[in-house]
Amino acid sequence: MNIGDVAAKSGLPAKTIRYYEDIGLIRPARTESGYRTFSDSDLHKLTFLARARALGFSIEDCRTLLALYEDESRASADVKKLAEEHLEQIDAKLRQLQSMRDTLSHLVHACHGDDRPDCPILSDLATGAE
Amino acid sequence: MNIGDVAAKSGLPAKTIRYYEDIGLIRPARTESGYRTFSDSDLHKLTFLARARALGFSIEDCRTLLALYEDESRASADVKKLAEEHLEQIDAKLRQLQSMRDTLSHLVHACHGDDRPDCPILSDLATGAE
DNA sequence: CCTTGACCCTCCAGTGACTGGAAGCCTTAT
DNA sequence: ATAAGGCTTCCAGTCACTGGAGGGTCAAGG
Repeated sequence: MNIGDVAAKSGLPAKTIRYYEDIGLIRPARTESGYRTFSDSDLHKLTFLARARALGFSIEDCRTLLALYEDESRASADVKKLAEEHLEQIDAKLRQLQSMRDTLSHLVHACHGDDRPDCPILSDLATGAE
Repeated sequence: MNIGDVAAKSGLPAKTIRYYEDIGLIRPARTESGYRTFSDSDLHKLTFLARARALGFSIEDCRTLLALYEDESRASADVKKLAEEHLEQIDAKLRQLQSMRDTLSHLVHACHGDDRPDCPILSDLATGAE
């Protein structure tokens, strides 16, 4: 398969697939003329990567996950540990976003939003008052 | 005030303050020897920026907010509109994160996490099955 | 007056994970 | 034979900083 085919099948842009090769996540073969040639195994890895990225794993996490995926004798505890750490990061981010949302939502509701200049959003940003 | 003083007072790193000057958010004066000199008004703007950034507004949003802040004849509706758009972005991000969290949490619970290689997390990443 | 140490300056490079675009080969169909 | 579309590499840009090198400035103590 050429890069366009695996791009369509994995859902990843061709540019991203080239980038993944650059940073050593995959190693597709090449034709004599230099075209990349992807095996089924390459496609599997790309699909794996697309899913892991969609779950928010970093590229370095993905590298580790891919290595564990390829290691027939891995311990599932290793994978679980990585996933749990990532879950904690997601939870932290969720808490932070939620707190931002609460503050902003409060400000938006306090602002009458007409053509007068008086605006609680700006005065809060300026003074830090609640 | 020198940059260290406003850094301490605004909570922003000096590097970040220099960067904000670079991109034209603030225009501190200079001494003859080249040191930046910050007025109270500069400090207010930096504090404003720090708060807006903490609420997740992008730099370009901050530029607009700062312009509105300085415009005595602004309409509060303009500010509210920007804040509402940003709130929607936050909500979208929250939904996406929550969905990631749900999937990952499900996978983590399904994995026994021992020293055997069998791992639902990896097999889900590989196949996309629920 | 000199030194020391804390502070300040600019400039360059790197982060993460791509994305866009230019310039030019390769393949396939007409 | 040619045209279209796909492929290649390489360079630059994104966002919002951050780190570090190499050097100037300032205030205090000896």
